[in-house]
Amino acid sequence: MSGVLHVLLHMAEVDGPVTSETLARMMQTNPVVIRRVMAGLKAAGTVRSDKGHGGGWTLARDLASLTLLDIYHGIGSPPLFAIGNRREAPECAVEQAVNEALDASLDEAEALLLASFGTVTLATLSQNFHRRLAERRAATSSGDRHDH
Amino acid sequence: MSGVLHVLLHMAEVDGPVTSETLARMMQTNPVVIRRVMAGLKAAGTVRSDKGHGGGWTLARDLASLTLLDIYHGIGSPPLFAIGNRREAPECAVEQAVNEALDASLDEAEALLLASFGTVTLATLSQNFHRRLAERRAATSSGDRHDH
DNA sequence: TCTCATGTAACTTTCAATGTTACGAACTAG
DNA sequence: CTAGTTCGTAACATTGAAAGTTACATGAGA
Ligand code: FES
Ligand code: FES
Repeated sequence: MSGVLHVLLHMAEVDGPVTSETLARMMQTNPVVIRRVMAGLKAAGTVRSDKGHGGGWTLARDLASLTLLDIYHGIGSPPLFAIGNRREAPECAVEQAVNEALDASLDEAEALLLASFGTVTLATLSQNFHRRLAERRAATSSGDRHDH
Repeated sequence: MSGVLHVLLHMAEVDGPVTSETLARMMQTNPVVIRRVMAGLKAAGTVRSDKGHGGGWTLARDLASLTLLDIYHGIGSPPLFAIGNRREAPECAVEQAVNEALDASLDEAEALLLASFGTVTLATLSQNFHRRLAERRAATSSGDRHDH
């Protein structure tokens, strides 16, 4: 999640397509890992990929129309919580009671979290990024690009 | 978390102390694993342990006075979310913007979740367990003990 | 004193996430 | 058409954290 958002913000800073190779260097990882995680976003229509010369990854939608919730679903809606239930279909009454109680709390928290995700757009993230950049530039009076 | 609650409910069903060995068999795991996880609860005053003959683990507090929040803190307040931030102290402005946005949502959800945990007592869990047991007994008309 | 049980360190096993290699398919420049 | 580039994906390798295991010391009863 965190990594994907980072990648998307990078893509937003460049006008042309960006290759998996370039993105991988930025994220200090492997091009295949980039492709793997982008696959879901491509299927969701969030990004576009082109092969051959001048190819690479492009944002297919406007930053303002993309929420964290879109991204979360785009990467396959992975489990949100680290403390899940031990067994999926327990016959045991103890397990059932424990699961029922935990699920009640977890489901409530999950609903709030996803709703919260739905209110945050990538445009907001990008604005925050540029604000930080401006503040940093003002503070250090150095060049006009960030270091990496 | 789920496993610890299961253990505690088992202890609530027995009057005397229960050994790590017995609990481990119930949970299909190793006695040392039981002791490891109980260590925090003991330090928190939730359970008591006695060595030697007739020793083992005992609940030190009333079920009604124990909430899921107590248990959560007792086991060391582990990370709740599976989708955390990649780096703790990022110098990079992109990471900072991403972390800020995610943390805002996650902190909100975490607060709700912990508050929710605070409202659920182990007594409630135990009651739910016995209710399920009664329902099951009524449905099957079999003996008066659950199977495992 | 002998047995039982916890406390804990050290080691091993397991398993999922991540990283890597390899190669095929699609695309473009020339 | 050919060569170079890039994605798509399967297969394999590496890594790291969680769980399991072994071993032994400590404390408490019988
Ligand atoms: S396994 Fe513990 S009561 Fe069912
Ligand atoms: S590492 Fe991507 S902008 Fe800093």
